[in-house]
Amino acid sequence: MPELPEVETIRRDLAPLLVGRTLTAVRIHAGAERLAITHAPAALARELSGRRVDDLARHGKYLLARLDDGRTWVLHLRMTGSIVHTTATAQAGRFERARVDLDDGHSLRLNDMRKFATWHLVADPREAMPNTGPDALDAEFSPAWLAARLATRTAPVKAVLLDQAVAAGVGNIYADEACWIAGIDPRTPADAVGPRRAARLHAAVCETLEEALGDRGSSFSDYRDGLGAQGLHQVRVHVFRRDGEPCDRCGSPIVKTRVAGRGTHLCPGCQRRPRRGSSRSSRSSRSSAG
DNA sequence: ACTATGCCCTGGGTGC
DNA sequence: TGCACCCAGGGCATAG
Repeated sequence: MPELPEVETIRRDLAPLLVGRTLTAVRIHAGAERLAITHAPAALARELSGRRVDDLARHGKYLLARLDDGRTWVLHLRMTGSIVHTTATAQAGRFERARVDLDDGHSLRLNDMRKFATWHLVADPREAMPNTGPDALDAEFSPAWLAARLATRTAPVKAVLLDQAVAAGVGNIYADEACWIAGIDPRTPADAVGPRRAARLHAAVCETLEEALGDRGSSFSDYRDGLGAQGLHQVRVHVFRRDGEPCDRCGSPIVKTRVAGRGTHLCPGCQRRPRRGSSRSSRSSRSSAG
């Protein structure tokens, strides 16, 4: 699942290989028609062909390729998508859904087993990402911002972390990791978190995203970077898909449950679940391992 | 305004 | 060995 660290790794890989290049041929393969959101598949391929990429940016989990006609090609990989830079003559993989040939003899391949990836071609990238708030690594995503968003919600704190309007780029892996780092039970009602724990959670979100970015992302299944290699962070997570294993902090077995409709991993030994309205109570300060 | 659920999609894993 | 079933989940649509 490409989340912020994975998409940013792809962006950093592809930017030097793509910026300044012209897209000479674009093909959306049969069966992958739903990839094209703003145009019919053939029309989108035609519109992209001949355009030069002037910049490759990212917001949350979206890649934003600014084109020489002022429009933006917005790509989202959803769960199983990858974009790999290779040669024009490289053989198509089993799950290749589209290919984009460049003017230097290279080629981008969109691989996406489950066909959930999307491409938009829009005048303003915000059209393609409604309900998307500040990027989780932008200063606009601040402790105060997170505290304010949590204070008005009764849903579990994890559901709020997954809300892209709150912190664009956070997905299931890093929501679980951030809750563990902060010592907060992901099932805690958001409005019971309080400003102090919100600040700790904010720091935890930043910490887990930056650590994963330093490891070039996490490859639990399909994620590949812009050159087709796996990430390194999956062996360094604390709770995600570690159910049954001992907690790195207290040794209790990690458990898996379901929160906000998502598989959720947590340590019942050291992730606290304050009662609603008890956010000011200062119980024993927790150990500061981490 | 909010929260919860189902949908899309396909491969891998499990149980009979 | 085969087959039915369930699970994985990002973002959106819909229902409550």
